[in-house]
Amino acid sequence: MTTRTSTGQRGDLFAPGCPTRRLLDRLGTKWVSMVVKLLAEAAPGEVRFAELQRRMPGVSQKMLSVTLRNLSHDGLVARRVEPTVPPRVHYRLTDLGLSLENPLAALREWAEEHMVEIDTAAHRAG
Amino acid sequence: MTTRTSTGQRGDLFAPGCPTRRLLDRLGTKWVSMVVKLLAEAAPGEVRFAELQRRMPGVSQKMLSVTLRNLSHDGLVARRVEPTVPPRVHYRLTDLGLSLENPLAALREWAEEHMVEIDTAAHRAG
DNA sequence: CAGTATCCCAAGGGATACTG
DNA sequence: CAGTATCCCTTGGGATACTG
Repeated sequence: MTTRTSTGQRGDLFAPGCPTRRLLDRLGTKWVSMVVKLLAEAAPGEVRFAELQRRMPGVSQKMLSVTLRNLSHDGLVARRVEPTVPPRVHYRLTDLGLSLENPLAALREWAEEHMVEIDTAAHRAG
Repeated sequence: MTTRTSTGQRGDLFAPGCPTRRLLDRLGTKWVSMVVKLLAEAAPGEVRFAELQRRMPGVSQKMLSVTLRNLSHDGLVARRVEPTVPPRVHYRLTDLGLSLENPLAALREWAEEHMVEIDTAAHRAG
């Protein structure tokens, strides 16, 4: 399993440090996949906060802010503040973020191809 | 974005039906990636409930049960009950589940290669 | 404009006990 | 053995209001 990990060392309890699980934890939060996709489409260009919000119907200011902050914190997204008043903040994927786009796109394609089958199965089961 | 969806139709509020988001919702729950990986490694063979639990340190009976039930419900996992007493229940990935293994493995590889960089970035940021 | 702060609710998930 | 049922706590995330 290659459970070499930096934070959650096996031993204390069990292994919360499986990289895949940790990655999916991050990607699994509600707005991440959408933000990453929008930024990936714009890459290597940037997208402003307001533009992201406009293109993500239903997202609150708080959650968009939190999502972007987390992604920045993880080094997947870069923030650039234009020192005007009112300020404009631009976001883009870092190289690390871009490198994630590939496997993520594969997952997206799978989802778009097969979610119908999942829905069908789920519907049959009730 | 190909927002054609069966359940969450755009119109009422916004679009909660993005396939990728829905897929990540499912994969993002705590034990899914681990179960899928174990079943994928055993494919096309089966794995018993107790064996899964033994190989997933920390999982509770409840959560393993819930996880497997959800995956069955979605048509990713098949359940086979051996009519003995006490009963033995065997799980395996369906064809649909197996087809997910590919993109998921790509994501796993990315995670194992790059989680260190994420940790580094997160650590630098505090 | 791009946030942060506060409040609050619903869902995820752990512990424990019980059953076919 | 392989579950289900109950209880309870923690987290994700929405609504609203305020600030540099």
